[in-house]
Amino acid sequence: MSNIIKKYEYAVMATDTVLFALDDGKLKILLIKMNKKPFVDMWAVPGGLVRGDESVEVSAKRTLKEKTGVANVFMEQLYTFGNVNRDPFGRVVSIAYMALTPNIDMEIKTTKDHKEIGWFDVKDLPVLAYDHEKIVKTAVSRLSAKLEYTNIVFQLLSKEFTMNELQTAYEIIRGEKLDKRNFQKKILALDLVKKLDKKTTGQAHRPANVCTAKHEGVVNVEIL
Amino acid sequence: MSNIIKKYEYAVMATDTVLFALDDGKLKILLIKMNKKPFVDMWAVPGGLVRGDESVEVSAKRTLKEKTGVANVFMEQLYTFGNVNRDPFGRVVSIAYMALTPNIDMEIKTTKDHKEIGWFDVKDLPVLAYDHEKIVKTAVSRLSAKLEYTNIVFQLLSKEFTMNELQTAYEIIRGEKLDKRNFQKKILALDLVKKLDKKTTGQAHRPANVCTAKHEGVVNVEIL
DNA sequence: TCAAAAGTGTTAGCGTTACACCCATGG
DNA sequence: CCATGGGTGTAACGCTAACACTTTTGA
Repeated sequence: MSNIIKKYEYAVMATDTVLFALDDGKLKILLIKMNKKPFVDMWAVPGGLVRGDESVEVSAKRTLKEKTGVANVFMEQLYTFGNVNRDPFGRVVSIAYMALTPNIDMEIKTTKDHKEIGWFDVKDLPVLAYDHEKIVKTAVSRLSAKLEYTNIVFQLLSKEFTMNELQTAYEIIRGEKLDKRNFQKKILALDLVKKLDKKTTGQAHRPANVCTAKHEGVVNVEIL
Repeated sequence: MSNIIKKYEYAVMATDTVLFALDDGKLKILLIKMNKKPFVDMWAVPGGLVRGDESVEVSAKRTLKEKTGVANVFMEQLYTFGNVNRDPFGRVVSIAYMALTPNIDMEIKTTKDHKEIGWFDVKDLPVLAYDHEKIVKTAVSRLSAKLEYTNIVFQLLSKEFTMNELQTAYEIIRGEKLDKRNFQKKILALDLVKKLDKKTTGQAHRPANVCTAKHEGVVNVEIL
């Protein structure tokens, strides 16, 4: 691969995807372990080169699936990283995506080139290959920002959730506790969720109302 | 160029820059006229291929300068457009930038390949080549959005300006009139401008106070 | 019966908006 | 002196933030 890239007169492109999930009160991302020098045993965000016959977005989905087994998750373009020396194998520009899943227990797989894969707390990351630390930081800060003016948070929750799960998602990402009553008032005022005729069961406390998002996709929604 | 691109197994990259300025109560962008089929006589945003030895941002600055003569303007990455068929000459992905200048009277030049160049009201654009209409729309909506949570507006004003010029910039881009007293209160509360010991002269009405931005660059600033 | 989380309203303070008159200058 | 835009304050309203007790369940 490196020979192919080096001989190009112009830059070629890759995609890298930061996949987020909530777990255990933490915001986590999915990383794979590198084998290749000079990054042996360093972790990286899954990615790969964009082929001549696929769109950038398709490429991001394909490489995420090939490297991790993950498919059918929400994805959104993040930023394009284009420094000259970001990749020691050649002149590669990376179009970074962020992806969100409600399901940290989804099946993930390793590959021949990446024998380990795992979820890492964004507040406690290992050393990352390439400029992936910068990519991850950009993704985390974009995600926080989008919490405030979109309904993107629902991409991190199951179809059905409780007000408390929703509130906890905000608390984890914003890093601060919120008031239960005020939180519920705002969410209801924004008209983003429906309360279902359904309660949680099996917990040693009062059952909670089950809710669902009113809209399928991600939309802008001043203001939380 | 098309032959070079076609033989690549992977996608190559270009940058395109939407340069904004305010003029005559309108938000305008700088366009150049194409000669090449199938875009003969269509207008386009200035851009060009990213070389193997330059960063993406440097490439955007270089191509803007080469195609229009414009240099030393504020630039910021916008979005990356990666559909397969966006360029009939080959598999080219475009990293779009937006640029802002306070000075619509700056010198601009044509080139061998682009014999015409000019400023166009974003509300009255000609037919654009490639997917440049999409790029321009993305740029306009990003600019509007950033007005609300950054001090980016100062990149469209001279170093020294009056409160009225500042307010007019907001009014043009937001497309609505604002209240003079409330506007001034907000701006002062945000502590974004200094009033200078200086007045405008030569106008057939009371002189206005001259102001300047407190910060050099673009920063986030909840909320206008 | 105990522990744990769910559900639920009111009040005070702050920020936002609406609004009108006099002033300084050039022509 | 006239036309033009510049400069300035207050009051009502709405939104936000602070705050605590009762309910329901499983163990």
